[in-house]
Amino acid sequence: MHTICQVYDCSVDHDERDLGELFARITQRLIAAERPILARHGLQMWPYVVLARLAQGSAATQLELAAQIGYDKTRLIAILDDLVREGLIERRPDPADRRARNISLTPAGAERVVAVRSEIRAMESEFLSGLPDAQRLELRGVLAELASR
Amino acid sequence: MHTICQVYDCSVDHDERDLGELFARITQRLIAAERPILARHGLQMWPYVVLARLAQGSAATQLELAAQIGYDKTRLIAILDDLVREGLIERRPDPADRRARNISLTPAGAERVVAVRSEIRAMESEFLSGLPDAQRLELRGVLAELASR
DNA sequence: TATTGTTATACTCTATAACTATA
DNA sequence: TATAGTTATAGAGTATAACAATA
Repeated sequence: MHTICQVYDCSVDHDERDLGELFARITQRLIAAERPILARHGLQMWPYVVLARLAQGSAATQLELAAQIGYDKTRLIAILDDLVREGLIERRPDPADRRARNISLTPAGAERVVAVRSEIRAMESEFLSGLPDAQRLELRGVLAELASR
Repeated sequence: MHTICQVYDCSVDHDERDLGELFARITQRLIAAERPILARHGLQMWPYVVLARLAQGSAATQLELAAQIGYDKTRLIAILDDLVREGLIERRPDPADRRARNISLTPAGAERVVAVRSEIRAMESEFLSGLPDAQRLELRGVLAELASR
């Protein structure tokens, strides 16, 4: 059995794992940890993403909402249908443009987000428990920077 | 238009984005950046993950390899078939257990990994270009910690 | 003519079960 | 009886194109 560096000259550190691999693995772990929390509140991942996004402010149109959360506009429709049926969001025709529909949280939807978020925050705190406080704060900053560009 | 914190008491900072969302977005961006690099070398994501893993040492069995990269053993088969056909890996019956097969990189496979990796490292360096060196190194450490637990 | 929301359809990815050959 | 590898199949998830209403 040979590692690649026993066979080839390794001027670059090939053993180091790809950044993408590290991020993918952590993402996978976080999603796995969120799933049971969401399930307890009767939500799946994408419906929650929609609610969480709307909690930052209503969406002018469905197209805009789809772009904001990085999801396909055609698949979004069924998710919005469900959320309307459960009374968590409202879908109203835009008075200015009758093709478009304004999406917003209902009070029940806002309550749901608050409840879920506080549990997710607790999970995240546990997730980062190995890191000292200063490093956690710095990590948040770095992540926000890398995610926004 | 109301944000959730204008309507409800916000003892927790609800505007802060979920850790999962941040990691997911960054992962998405990194994968998007890797895809054209892999394509230039005639590879897709999972075949590359297989090669990259094998570069750290041959796999005793296909089952073990599947577990290491977090992929389904039945879907792995077609990927290994392709990689064998392209001469990038070898699949030999284990002399000790004739049910099992040992998977290892060929010299051509090892070369491919080295070539792809150096381009991925360059992309990553560009990706992190906003961060000072000390913070980059710290980030690597934190990510390795969070990914391994 | 272009755009929003919608539906239908085809395609890919994923999960499960079952089969073979060995142990 | 259990395990490694394989195959087949059913289901979920995803992408694409086309349509009605409105701009």
